[in-house]
Amino acid sequence: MKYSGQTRFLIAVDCIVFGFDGEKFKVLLIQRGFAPERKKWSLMGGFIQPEESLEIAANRVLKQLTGLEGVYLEQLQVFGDPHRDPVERTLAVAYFALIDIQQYEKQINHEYNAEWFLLDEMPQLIFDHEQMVEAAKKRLRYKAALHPVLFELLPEKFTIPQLKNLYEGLYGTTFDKRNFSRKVLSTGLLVKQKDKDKGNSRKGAFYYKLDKQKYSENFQAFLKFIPNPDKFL
Amino acid sequence: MKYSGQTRFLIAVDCIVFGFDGEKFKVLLIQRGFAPERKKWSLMGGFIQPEESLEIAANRVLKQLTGLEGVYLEQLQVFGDPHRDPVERTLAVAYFALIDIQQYEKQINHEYNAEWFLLDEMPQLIFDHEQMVEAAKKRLRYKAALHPVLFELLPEKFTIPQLKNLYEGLYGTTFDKRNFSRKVLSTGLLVKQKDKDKGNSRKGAFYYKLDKQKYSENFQAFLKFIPNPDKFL
DNA sequence: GCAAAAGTGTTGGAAGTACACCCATGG
DNA sequence: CCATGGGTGTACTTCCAACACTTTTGC
Repeated sequence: MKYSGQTRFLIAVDCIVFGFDGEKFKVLLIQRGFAPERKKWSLMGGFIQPEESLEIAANRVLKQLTGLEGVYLEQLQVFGDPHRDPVERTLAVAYFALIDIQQYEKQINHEYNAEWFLLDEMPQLIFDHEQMVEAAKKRLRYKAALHPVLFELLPEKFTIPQLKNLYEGLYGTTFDKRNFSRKVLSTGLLVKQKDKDKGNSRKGAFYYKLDKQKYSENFQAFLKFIPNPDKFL
Repeated sequence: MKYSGQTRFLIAVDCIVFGFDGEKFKVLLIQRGFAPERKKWSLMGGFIQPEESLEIAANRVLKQLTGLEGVYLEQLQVFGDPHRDPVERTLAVAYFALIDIQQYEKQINHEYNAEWFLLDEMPQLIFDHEQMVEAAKKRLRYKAALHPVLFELLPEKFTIPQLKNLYEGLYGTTFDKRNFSRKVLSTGLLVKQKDKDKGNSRKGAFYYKLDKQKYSENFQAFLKFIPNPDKFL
């Protein structure tokens, strides 16, 4: 039995994949291999299959692009403008992902011509993909102001100055290192390690690891990492 | 030209319509007029049409149900489980709406057997509609803890005790009236009127109106209406 | 004159911000 | 020994939460 007299549509899943290189935010893009817009840059996407849920489709697409599984993935919104894809009406469910750019480098699937772009130096994208990136950026800024989600972008061991860089990159500003450090440590989410990262200074900065337990317990909590979050949204 | 070899799907828009009767939260439901699940209660929904964007579809559905236009409407999320509709795979884009229940009463479209239910006394709903209501409730709690969105549920003139009731209803708790009143007045969003509502007390409570200008300017701002929001999410 | 809800003020504690100095190290 | 980034402590202010009494008026 079917519903009669109704139109059916293609559904795509498109993923905005964010990374952080220690300095700046990046987005992973691919060069589209098929018409239309062949050779233009695009988000990673794919059509959903008959027996596939959205989450599964998004994870599949992400795995194809990055080789990674179990990364942070969140539904952003649906883009449904009737003419967003000139070929045929397609609704796109946008997801955004946060991945550790270093792990990615080991696992990359070379079948795709994927490339990292600095978030503020992106090429033109196909269709409404730039809008999607814009929306994802906004959502991430919002979310990160309240929840410790940015840890998803860091490697297992990281330093406080790195973490500070990350937040500063996202909000395009600088934070006071004393207050910043006090604030993140006061969450109790970080476990100090014995070794240091000597890459960026003579003295070296202590590594920290995330307390995974507390992280998942406190993920929903409002943490106010950012002073005056209003300014940035 | 079309994309070949891909499956197409039905897309529905489903609306969770919230109202507040002065005491409790309510949801607007309809009795489904066609099979399957005829006579069971359901959210208001409809299939999207070939040339219709999602926002337009959601507004159309909402207008059919309530007769109202220009009400607060926000995309919630997509529900895409392959078997959520037993008849045929259908993806549902859920929207939630906040309406002034009093205005609604004047404009109701009687073509539909729509009925208000107390949020915590809902009948069984079809498909995954209960999940949708659950998600909408959660989203609303989250949003209202930070942004002045609940005013959308009130009539043009309202009193502070009413507003307090509204927040208490949503979070299932009570707030200190002195702190509550100070907090909402300090936003500068309210304009005191000369007349009082004598319905609930001998003394009467002053009416307030929303300063629409400031409301739209400050909508994105973090207002922290709720003490310890963590507890409620 | 009393019951019932509305309205208002103060105070102590916590959290947040601004700000300046010492530390460790490699060259 | 000095330049560079890492790390820490304090005083001030602001915000928040807790709490109790007075006001109005219909009966």
